[in-house]
Amino acid sequence: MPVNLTEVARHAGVSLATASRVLNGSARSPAPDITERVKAAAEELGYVANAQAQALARSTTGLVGLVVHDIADPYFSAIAHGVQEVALQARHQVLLAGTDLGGEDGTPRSAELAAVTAFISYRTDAIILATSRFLEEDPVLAKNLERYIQNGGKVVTIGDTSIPGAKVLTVGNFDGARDLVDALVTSGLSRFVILSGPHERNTARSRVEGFTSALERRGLEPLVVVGGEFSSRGGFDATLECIDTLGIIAGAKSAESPLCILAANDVMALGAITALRSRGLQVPDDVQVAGFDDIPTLRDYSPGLSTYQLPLEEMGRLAAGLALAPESVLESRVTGAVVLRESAGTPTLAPDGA
Amino acid sequence: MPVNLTEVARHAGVSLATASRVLNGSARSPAPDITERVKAAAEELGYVANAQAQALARSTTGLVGLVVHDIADPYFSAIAHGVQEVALQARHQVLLAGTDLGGEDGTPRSAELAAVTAFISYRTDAIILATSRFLEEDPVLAKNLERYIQNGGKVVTIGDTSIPGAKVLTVGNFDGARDLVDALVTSGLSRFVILSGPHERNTARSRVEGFTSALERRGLEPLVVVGGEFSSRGGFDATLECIDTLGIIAGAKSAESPLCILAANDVMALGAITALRSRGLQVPDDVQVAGFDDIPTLRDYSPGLSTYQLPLEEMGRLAAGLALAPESVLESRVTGAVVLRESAGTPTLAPDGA
DNA sequence: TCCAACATGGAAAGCGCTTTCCAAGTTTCA
DNA sequence: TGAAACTTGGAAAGCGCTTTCCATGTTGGA
Repeated sequence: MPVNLTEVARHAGVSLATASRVLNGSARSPAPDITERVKAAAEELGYVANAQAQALARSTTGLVGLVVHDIADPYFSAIAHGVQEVALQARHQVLLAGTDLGGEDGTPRSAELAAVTAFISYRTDAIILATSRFLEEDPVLAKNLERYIQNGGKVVTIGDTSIPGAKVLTVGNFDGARDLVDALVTSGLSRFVILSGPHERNTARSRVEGFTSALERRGLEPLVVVGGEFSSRGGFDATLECIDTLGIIAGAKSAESPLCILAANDVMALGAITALRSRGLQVPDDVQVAGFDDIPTLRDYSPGLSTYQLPLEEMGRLAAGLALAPESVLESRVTGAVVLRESAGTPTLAPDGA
Repeated sequence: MPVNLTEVARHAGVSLATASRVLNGSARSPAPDITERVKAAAEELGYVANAQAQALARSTTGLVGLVVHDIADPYFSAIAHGVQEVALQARHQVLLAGTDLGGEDGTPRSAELAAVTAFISYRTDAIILATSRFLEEDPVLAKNLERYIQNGGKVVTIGDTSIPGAKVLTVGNFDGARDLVDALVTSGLSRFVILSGPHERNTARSRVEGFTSALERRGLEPLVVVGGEFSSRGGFDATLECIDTLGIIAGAKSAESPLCILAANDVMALGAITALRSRGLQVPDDVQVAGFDDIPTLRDYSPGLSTYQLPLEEMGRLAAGLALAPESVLESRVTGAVVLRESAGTPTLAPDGA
């Protein structure tokens, strides 16, 4: 129904080939007067090239697929923002899929497979996986991706997951978690609990390993480790479970150093603080809390959340950069920095502080 | 490079037509044994249909374009989440574009045009505009969209903007703002300032009009109205400007009812609170603050923000529903509800309250 | 002045599908 | 038993582009 190149060509009194050369970047460029005529015709008819047809003819689509877990989660939306930025510069469009909504059987796992399959079907030039599940556990997904790569597609995973032939944006989850705990211990904390998040997500796993590793080195170990979703609700529930297990109640002054909750990400940490509040516990006076990511949301949050700061947008940019870069570039790496705020580990606010 | 239908057909010893009928839903379905053979061949060769080619042949792409301002903004990411959900159900993929990154000349306006043009080029079955700018101001955009609609594309705008032939998800911004102010005045507040957000965004404009309209009816008017970006930073800066203009300082007890800042959206409201905090002002004791949207982020925010609650995800779902529904369905409407929390208008916490 | 060397527009062959016709084979029923 | 009415698989014509290859027309040099 829309105007096509043939009509434009006829309207301009030139051949299809010429019209194509004028309108859609080619090595050869027709004479000035012809160029002018064709452009005028296109403008007049309101011609907009059919990207599908171009994709078919050029065998490249200008599409990049991004699969996240939950676009409404600040972690993922920040990354998505970064991806968009680079995609825009590279004149690519981004196809977005979320896995939290579930696929055929309602699981994120099936959703991820469905998303990847769809992207492959649309022949996206690259696929960025920000979901960070263990791909080894999903042979079907892995096989599809491998074939996709063999056929010239590019795959970038964010996090430590690796699949053969895929590029990877390595994130210092383990080291960051370790650094964070080191800083907290140094500030005088010694009693920790861990909200470990979902076990199947390797970012969560790496962070938890970092936490425990750092504790071990100091001869400490977490009082409790509880799982839960990577969400505010997950953090909330896990925290209630935690403080009930430990029998923590408001007003009970103890001689020990305050308890510190290590959450596998900021969103959980915020849920944790809400949970503490609901029980009348003060942060950081009664219980301290630390997160991971430094999501943009924290800018307006009080008390300031101690966390490990990751350059989320930059991660999106880097991932997209890898996705659109030549074959040869295979890896990028990001690290972050410990940021101590009021919620945990800042000596000035610790009970026994100045 | 990937396996195509021809190869599958040959491998199965059938014609191209038959293979197509077996693999990609057709009215006619070949005999069971043939069906089996073709499926086996496809499976063995790892065939994945080329969606671009299908789109060309079927003249429908299974794509829906979503243009937001900033995907990292909780307002937009919540909407995007809702859109995704419905798109998934309808077996559509979503193409995402953000306008905050700017287009050719760096403005959101050019970015919006670029995004829409790209979507038209990819022949998305529908375009959802969540950006809510005044389209009347952009004749080029409007013309493109009209043509797109004429060619069978569907356009949905969220907010009050309307373009000929487009469907619209009407949001009760004006009424909501009015209700919110009514509730606040009823609770005893009478001194208001407005953070109006960006003037070119009609959601902002409608809300501000709602605020002022409600005030007028009560014979009140805002002490100050300041603009600013629809962002935390925007709210922060606007608030500082505000309190400096009014000469508000911490510790100055006044006999008047407390000042209430009406922000055009929650994100600005949060920025406002941060600004107040930075000046040592307490919310709600010294200054009160109300927002608009009830973004999910607020769940963990303290003090609870008074706001007008909009069903953001549902809005995304409705918009996508309109986008994928038959021609005949032209409009949906959502309303929200005033939610008073600690930050403003809750009598129990007002200085002169119980 | 003539031919080689180049520039330039167009015809046509795909790219990977869908879908309309056709032709041939099967049923059905009078 | 024969014709009408279905089925069913396949050939081929697109869908809207890009790009190779040709056939011209020009230009330049000797």
